[in-house]
Amino acid sequence: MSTIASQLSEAVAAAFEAEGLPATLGQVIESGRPDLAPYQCNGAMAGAKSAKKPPRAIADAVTQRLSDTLPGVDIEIAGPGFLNLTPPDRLYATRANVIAGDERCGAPRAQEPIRLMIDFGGPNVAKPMHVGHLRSSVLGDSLQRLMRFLGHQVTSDIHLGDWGLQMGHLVTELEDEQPDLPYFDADFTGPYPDQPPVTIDDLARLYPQASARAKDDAARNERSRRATAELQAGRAGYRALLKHFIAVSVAALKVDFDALGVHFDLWKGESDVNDLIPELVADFKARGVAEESDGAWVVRVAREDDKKDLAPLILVSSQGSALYGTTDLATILERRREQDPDLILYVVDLGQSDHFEQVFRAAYKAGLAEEDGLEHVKFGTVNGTDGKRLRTRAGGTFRLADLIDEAYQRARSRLEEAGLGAELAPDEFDRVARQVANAAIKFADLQNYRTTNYIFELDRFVSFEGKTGPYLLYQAVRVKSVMRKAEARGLTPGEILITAPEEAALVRRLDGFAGALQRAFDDRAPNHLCDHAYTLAQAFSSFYSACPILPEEDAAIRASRLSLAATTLRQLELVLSLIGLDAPERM
RNA sequence: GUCCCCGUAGCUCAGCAGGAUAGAGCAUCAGAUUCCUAAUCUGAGGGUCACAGGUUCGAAUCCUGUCGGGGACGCCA
Repeated sequence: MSTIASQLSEAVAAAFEAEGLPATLGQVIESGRPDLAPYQCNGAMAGAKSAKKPPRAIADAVTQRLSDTLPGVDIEIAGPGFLNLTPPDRLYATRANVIAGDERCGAPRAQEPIRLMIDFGGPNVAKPMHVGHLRSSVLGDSLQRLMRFLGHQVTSDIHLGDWGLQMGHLVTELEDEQPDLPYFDADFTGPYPDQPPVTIDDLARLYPQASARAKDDAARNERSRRATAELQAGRAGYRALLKHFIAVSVAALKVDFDALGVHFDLWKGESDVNDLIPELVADFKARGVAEESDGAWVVRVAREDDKKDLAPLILVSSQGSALYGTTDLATILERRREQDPDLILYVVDLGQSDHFEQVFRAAYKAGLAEEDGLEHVKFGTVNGTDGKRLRTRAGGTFRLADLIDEAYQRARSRLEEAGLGAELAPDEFDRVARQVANAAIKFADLQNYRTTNYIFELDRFVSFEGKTGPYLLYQAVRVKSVMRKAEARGLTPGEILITAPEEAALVRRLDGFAGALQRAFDDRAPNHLCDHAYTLAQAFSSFYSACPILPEEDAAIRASRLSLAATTLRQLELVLSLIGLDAPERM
């Protein structure tokens, strides 16, 4: 079972080989000039130099050989030596029937499955998620779905930020507000209260407050640093407070992640690897990887051939605390013991490129990971229309929850305006509106290549026209409606026949699924999946308007089109699921 | 200052293991509904792919430099 392009490639490659040229020249791709032919091969030009023959002569010779191996395929030589290939309709029909009968809709499995971990570079405890978290969540989630679908063994970890200076800030700021709490009394013997002393809103207020004060008050900052070190050293009251902070934050985070439909296998955080740090530091020292510098322990990771000065990774601060490089390294150690991954992907914004470069180099240097076993899947910022990081009108950070809610409100009113979902029960209408809102937000994010800094315009995303998530949902819903009607009339899908150019074009899109998956995997980039979903939906829409399905009177053609529609729906919903979208039954 | 990301249609973005006439959506203009959901479909106009060199039969794509935007550069995450 292989795609039409690879079937053609196989034959053309053999022809090149028979001419004494590299088989790789025979690669057939979808044409850039679909007006001339749907497929093309450029190998004749590329091979001209080494063969010392004019490209057209090579193209000629290859074409001669192909008349036997590719019967029925129309081949024309054009321009300097392009091979333009037009397959006969039966090739499309055959391929379409294979995809229709394949539970994976024509998608191959990874030949060598690997053990993979995805680190979402977690949100910080005490800070509500803002739009910046949208990208790691949505991108990381799509990657975990993609990797699983390809057959890799995936473990995802939110990796909360719960162990650094921010914790010291929270502890000390709370102490200033409520000094009488038992957590601050070093002589208190417990037990500490079960109920948290703060709400998520308290935390969201305390952190920026402390951070701002520490910024221009060195003594205040020093207090936080000391508290951080004490917390990490195991001071009971602080540890008890941390537990509350984490529990309160996680509960709030789960609301947002549930709303987005994003789930993790592990809800671990930096604090979980604290016990591994002494061992890790000792090992780094013993190996001579860490050295002392200005009272801190650092790992020098700069290399001779570096273009830039890469700062050393600070393993232990002069205060004796772990920094986030330390916990990242300890986490690699923990994962090595628990999951032993072949590859860890860090889905974190590209502003942290240097940090991960430091961590990876330090890990390789200390033998913590195999070379290339760690990879930073970086992404750009979400900007406002001014090209700067997205802010609220008041200039504050844009809460993710507010964003989701606003999209939901817009989705409701747009559905009402369009008269869609009018016959749905209120709770189902509500669910559809949430699916539409999610589709709008996620697709708008994922359709951009991940390193692009994209401009977030909710108005545009929820306009629901053109290249949007809701368009894709709408297409899927339309097909579902056709399928329901077909079933009601007792019509069943049959063998796929090609009777119109729109059908062949749709089959070519269905056949492009494997390539889209490959590109998405290679680049760790779901935008290729978005592109496939969109072009597939578009091809279906053209087919739908040109080729009647249910009204078609010829029973064989009707059954064929029904099958084509059913297959398109299956593949579309599959791709949508890989980018985290879920199409309703009706809308 | 050094390094990283980016610069493609009026706007928002794809394309970048080099291929023919650079694509999509929005916006603009012109069409399509006795028929399966018109959030749809068909078509038109719209480009010095920031700029200058280089490699190549061929460059938006690879290399060098310049300009412009964003970001990172030792005890925050």
